[in-house]
Amino acid sequence: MSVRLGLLGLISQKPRHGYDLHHSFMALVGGQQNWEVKKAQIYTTLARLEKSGLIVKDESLKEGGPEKTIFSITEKGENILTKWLSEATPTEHQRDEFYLKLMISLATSHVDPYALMYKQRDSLYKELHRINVEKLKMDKTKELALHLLMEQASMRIEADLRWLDMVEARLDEIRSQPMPQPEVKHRGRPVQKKEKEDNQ
Amino acid sequence: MSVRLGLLGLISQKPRHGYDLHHSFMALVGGQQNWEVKKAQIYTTLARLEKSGLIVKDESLKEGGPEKTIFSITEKGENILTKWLSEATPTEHQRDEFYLKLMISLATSHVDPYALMYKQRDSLYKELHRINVEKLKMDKTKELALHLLMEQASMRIEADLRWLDMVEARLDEIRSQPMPQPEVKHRGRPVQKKEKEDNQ
DNA sequence: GGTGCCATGTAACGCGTTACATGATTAT
DNA sequence: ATAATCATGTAACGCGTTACATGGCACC
Repeated sequence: MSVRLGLLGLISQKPRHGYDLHHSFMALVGGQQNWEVKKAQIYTTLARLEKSGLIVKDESLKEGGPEKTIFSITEKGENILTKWLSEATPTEHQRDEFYLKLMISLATSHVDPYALMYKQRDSLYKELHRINVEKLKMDKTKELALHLLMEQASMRIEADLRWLDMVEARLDEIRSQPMPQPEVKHRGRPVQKKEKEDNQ
Repeated sequence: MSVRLGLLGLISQKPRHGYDLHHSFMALVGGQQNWEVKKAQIYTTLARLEKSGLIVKDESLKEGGPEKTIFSITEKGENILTKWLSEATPTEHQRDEFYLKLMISLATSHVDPYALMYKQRDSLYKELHRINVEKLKMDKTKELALHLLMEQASMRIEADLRWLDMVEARLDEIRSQPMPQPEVKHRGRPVQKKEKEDNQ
């Protein structure tokens, strides 16, 4: 989800090495609880950024201490970064795995769709609670940004919960429906009726 | 986002071939407007499902017509599918690219964070409008499921819009703050002070 | 003869994950 | 000593995308 550009942004702030970037990124997005990024991803992403010419190894900044590989942003990198920053961020509010699961459960009767919904609601409430506890633990004066991130998560989860209520209210209606047929519409040929020589 | 399991579900309903799956999946998730799936993905995913032993080629179902490769679900596939269906779907409400962009814009001053927010709000409103127009075009009696999916999208976008208002209201406060420092905390060593031989 | 749908793929790449692997420095 | 932290990677794989490539059949 564009860790790539995030790292590029941090490097544009000042030249950095992988370990630093890992810490800084985690600080920015709230680490474990919110948005985890593995160290391996940092290094693979750095390699890819370098390959694309958006960053370069900066030997000049070497210090006596432990081995570091410090990267600086390039002209090209600055351009890409500025472009990213000045564009609206596309949302993916319509790709929902739960919806898919629900549809498949309705179509195949492997599991009870109601059970599915209850489980989902339960899980959303737990997540909401976890976030609220986390928010209370935070120092609001020092972590305003992270607080906002969690506020967003809460609001989204609440929206999903309201939606679930709506879905439940309409489930009976949906089930008595012919259903948005998971069925191919053979328009031209009526499902291969062996138009060549049939049986004579 | 687990097209993989979705396809497996459709195959479990009845043996199917790639082209069929493409149509059926699109019908389920609302194609272009909502959740696009490329044909190439169908075929690569089928290959991977087969490799994992969740589906098998079903030669017995061949018909005279055009070349088809029909797949059936295996025992193992049924197990995986049932497991997926009976688990709650994890959400990713905390991984937000816009938040990241905003943080980077605040940290680097490449672009004005307010401009960023206005652009984002604008884009969200446009998306909301697009969805509402789409909803009006739909036959609600026949596409109840898709209608629900779009309802969900609306609700999520509205949540994001409310959040944006909140962020804007707090932006000044955030800016006057020391900021959740995208800065490494060198705990042990105080940033490589060249403890060896300095300059004598 | 052309358009459009039916039907199937492959190669290469981007992003992310898991698991593996190594070694230096610092604080106790 | 030894645990924690600092520091860097690689190999392999999963999922998804882009671009490329092919060919049959039906309808007009």
